[in-house]
Amino acid sequence: MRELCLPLGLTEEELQRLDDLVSNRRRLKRGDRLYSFGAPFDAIYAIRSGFFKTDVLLEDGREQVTGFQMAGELLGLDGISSEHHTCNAVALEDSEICAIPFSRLEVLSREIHTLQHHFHKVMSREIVRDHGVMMLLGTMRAEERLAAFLLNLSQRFTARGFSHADFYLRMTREEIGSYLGLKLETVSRTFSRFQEEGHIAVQQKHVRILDVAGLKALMNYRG
Amino acid sequence: MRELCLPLGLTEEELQRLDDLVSNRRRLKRGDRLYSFGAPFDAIYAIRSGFFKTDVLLEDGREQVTGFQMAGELLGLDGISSEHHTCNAVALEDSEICAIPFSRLEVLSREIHTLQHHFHKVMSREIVRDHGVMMLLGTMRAEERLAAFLLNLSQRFTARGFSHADFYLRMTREEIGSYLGLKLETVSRTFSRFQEEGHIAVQQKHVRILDVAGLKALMNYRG
DNA sequence: CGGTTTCTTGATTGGGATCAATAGGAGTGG
DNA sequence: CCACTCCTATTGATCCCAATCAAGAAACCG
Repeated sequence: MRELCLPLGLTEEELQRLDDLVSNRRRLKRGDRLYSFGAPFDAIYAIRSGFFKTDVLLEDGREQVTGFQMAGELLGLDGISSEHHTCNAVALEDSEICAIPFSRLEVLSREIHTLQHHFHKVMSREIVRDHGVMMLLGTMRAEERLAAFLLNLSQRFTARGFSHADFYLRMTREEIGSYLGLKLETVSRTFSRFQEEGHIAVQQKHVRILDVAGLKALMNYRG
Repeated sequence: MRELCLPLGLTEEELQRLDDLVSNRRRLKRGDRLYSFGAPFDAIYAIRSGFFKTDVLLEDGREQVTGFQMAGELLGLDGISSEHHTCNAVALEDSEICAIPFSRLEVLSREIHTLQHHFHKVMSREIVRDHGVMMLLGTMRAEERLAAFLLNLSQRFTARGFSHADFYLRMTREEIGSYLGLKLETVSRTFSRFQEEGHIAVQQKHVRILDVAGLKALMNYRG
């Protein structure tokens, strides 16, 4: 966890102060909301374990999933700008988080330079990630989107010590579709096509990646 | 400019130090790049005047415009995460910017709390904006996308003291299309349709908004 | 001016949406 | 443990919006 979400090179005393900062834990069950659109913002959240989605709703009910987050990642950065959350964060499995009071984080990051810089990097990384999603939504075809999605998940599971090639999806086809700008039927069909072509083996939420190179090849060429 | 991009409630001395921070100016001509993908990051940029686009390129040449920026807005936040820029920033008209050395910004924001908080808000606002673009790309139809685009531009021009209803586009149909996930022909056709329906008057890059309510109504209903 | 870029409009195509039906699992309570 | 229900996933048939292909027209610029 530390390697993923904390800056390196801190003194013992600094680590202690950070530990105090993130001492406020909370458990959530599948389906629970960590926060909702419009709720007052006062903390960001580090995921200790579990899996989340964030989404935005249009007045007419359309949903856009803006991201899936797993252990070691942060939630709630959207709330800083207006002091209110601008999306919903929902646990997709039983999860545990640390609440990090934002005002205390700002105080501490004035005193620990590496923490300040690390936090800036995390926010910037989120912006870069969002640009990647825009690219995906704006220019890619259904196959490319789903391939990119699977490879991204695979890479993040790997970074957490799980298998890169064998995992369970925590989200439904509809949620994947919402994230990728596709309908659930298209997601399902594309999974089936990938399976027919030997790129993956998929049974409901269980996915095995059989041909990483093949998925990567799907991503950059039209046809 | 100050109202748009600086925190309020600073002392004279603090304002002076900020002025020093942003003293490094630079002029760009239409078509010039402020920075390119892969370039080392060492500063963020405040736009004093002019108009920019940022974009990301795929290996096969596909372009995704990730945003259009105007006076008072910041460029370069993407570069913090990896110390290298992850997109291109191109002037769409002759422009002037201030370079803000990032390490100096971090130093100063440790000392001026309101600057620190303001900077965090600006980064967060960028994340929220990106979520809006995802919603647009993931769930909206062509008409809705273009209506949202025009209303957003209108609102930002208004905030800068320009007419909300009469302005010149700085970008081509192709760039609008790239931003909105549409082809240039679709952008052109949709402009024409809006004109036929009396929502706008458009002649090349000159746009007049005739019916704000009509455009807003287009955004939330299917059909 | 002449050349080039940008924009508009028409005809046709195609990828993903929609509509529809069924099957598979998971969770619940008896 | 099984029966029931509900949610989720798969697959087929058809439709439609935006992409593509194509041809001019308009505007910009050196």
